[in-house]
Amino acid sequence: MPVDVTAADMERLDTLVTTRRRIRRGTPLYSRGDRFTALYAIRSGFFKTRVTTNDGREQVTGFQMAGEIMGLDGIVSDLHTCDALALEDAEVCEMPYERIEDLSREVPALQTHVHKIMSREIVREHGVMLLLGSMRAEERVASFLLNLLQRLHARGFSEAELVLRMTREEIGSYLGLTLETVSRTFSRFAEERLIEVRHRHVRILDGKGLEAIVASANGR
Amino acid sequence: MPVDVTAADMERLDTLVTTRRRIRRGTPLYSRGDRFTALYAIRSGFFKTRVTTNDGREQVTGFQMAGEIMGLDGIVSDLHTCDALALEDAEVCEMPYERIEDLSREVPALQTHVHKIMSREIVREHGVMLLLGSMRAEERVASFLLNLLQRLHARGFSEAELVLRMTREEIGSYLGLTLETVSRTFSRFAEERLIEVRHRHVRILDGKGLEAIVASANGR
DNA sequence: CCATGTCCTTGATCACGATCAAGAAATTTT
DNA sequence: AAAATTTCTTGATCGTGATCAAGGACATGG
Repeated sequence: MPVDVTAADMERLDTLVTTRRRIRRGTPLYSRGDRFTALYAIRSGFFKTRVTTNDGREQVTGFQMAGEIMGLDGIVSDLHTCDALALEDAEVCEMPYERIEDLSREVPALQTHVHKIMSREIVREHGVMLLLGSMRAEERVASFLLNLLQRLHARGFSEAELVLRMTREEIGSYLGLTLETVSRTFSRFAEERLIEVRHRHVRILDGKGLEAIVASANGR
Repeated sequence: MPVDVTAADMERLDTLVTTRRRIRRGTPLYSRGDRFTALYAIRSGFFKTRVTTNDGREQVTGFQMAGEIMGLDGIVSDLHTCDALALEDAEVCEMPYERIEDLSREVPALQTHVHKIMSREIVREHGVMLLLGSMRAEERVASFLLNLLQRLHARGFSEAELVLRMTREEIGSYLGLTLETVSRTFSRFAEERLIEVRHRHVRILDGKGLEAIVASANGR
């Protein structure tokens, strides 16, 4: 949260979170069509968000972990436009949107913070568009692993090891690939001694090598 | 702009726009790395935004027309992370970001408005991710045409005719396709009497037909 | 008006990743 | 602990869209 806030501000910010909610693995935090009332900060656990269409298409739009904010999609129309599903048992802080708006007016640091969170999400999605629009399968998978790694590292986890919380199919949906291609790409990386894969446990043997794959720029 | 504002508020909102800028075709409104200072409302003209990487990759992230807001990508880091280029001579209203923040605190309707604009952009990008991640070439092109058409129609233009302001290559970059595939898809649609294409002039003969292609859900 | 350069179209071929298929390994349920 | 289900891996084949290539249509400027 913001840094340049007074003690009085801090006291106010404490009133932002009204409820903590526990979300069981496999269940939704919110779903498309739900009335939008609050933003959610993840305390623990791991989520995916996805958009779905009436004709059955589905696209995973992101994976979220502790400290990240969910629900921004609902602001524009007062309805959620995507689903947020817990990939493991999770806990979130519910922050009523009305209260966020009210407090933002009184605490400029919060106002700026909220704007930055939304802007960050827009920039993140630009990155995903770049990935989906111009990278080949190997580059997408390497990019995905490095991104997860970097975010986990920022949270104090190992830089060289991670446990995937999602299936190959969910990774594939996110990356615009089939689950088979994701699996094969993992296997190829393992053959090349870039990583070790055992189911959902991934160990990074050659991070530089993965970065080199992303930067290869053999894109279309 | 918002509706539930008093006359006094309106007066304040008038001070939001400090400058009007004319942008020549082919020149940038802002570029990656530029210091972020303002948001821009398009008065007239047509823009593309794109992200670029050091290794030469490029991805068009959107096409913007009159009434739409540009620059949101810069809020998070005080630097712009993408380029905005005029595809035809254009005019924009410059709205200093500081002033937006100040006024938002005093005029709740503006605060809500700004949040909705950012949320709308996030939702729009979800749609693009769905397109890039799960649609085949025909579906992408049909979806692109229908989206442009709908936005132009909302601005009082014909529902059945449009002039493309961008090249096949720019369309391709946006849709994650090569320019050849875009061209061939246009030709195929023309053969099937869904559209007529003469260079950048497109006439819609069968809008329902295009919608049927998008809804076909033969996605991967 | 012609020359130059950009943009677009169309054809031929190729390759990447999808699809279909089957079996193995985990995980969950009973 | 065994059974059932889900998830993952690997192989074989296919198809869409990329790539390479060449010619034609416009637009722009001298």
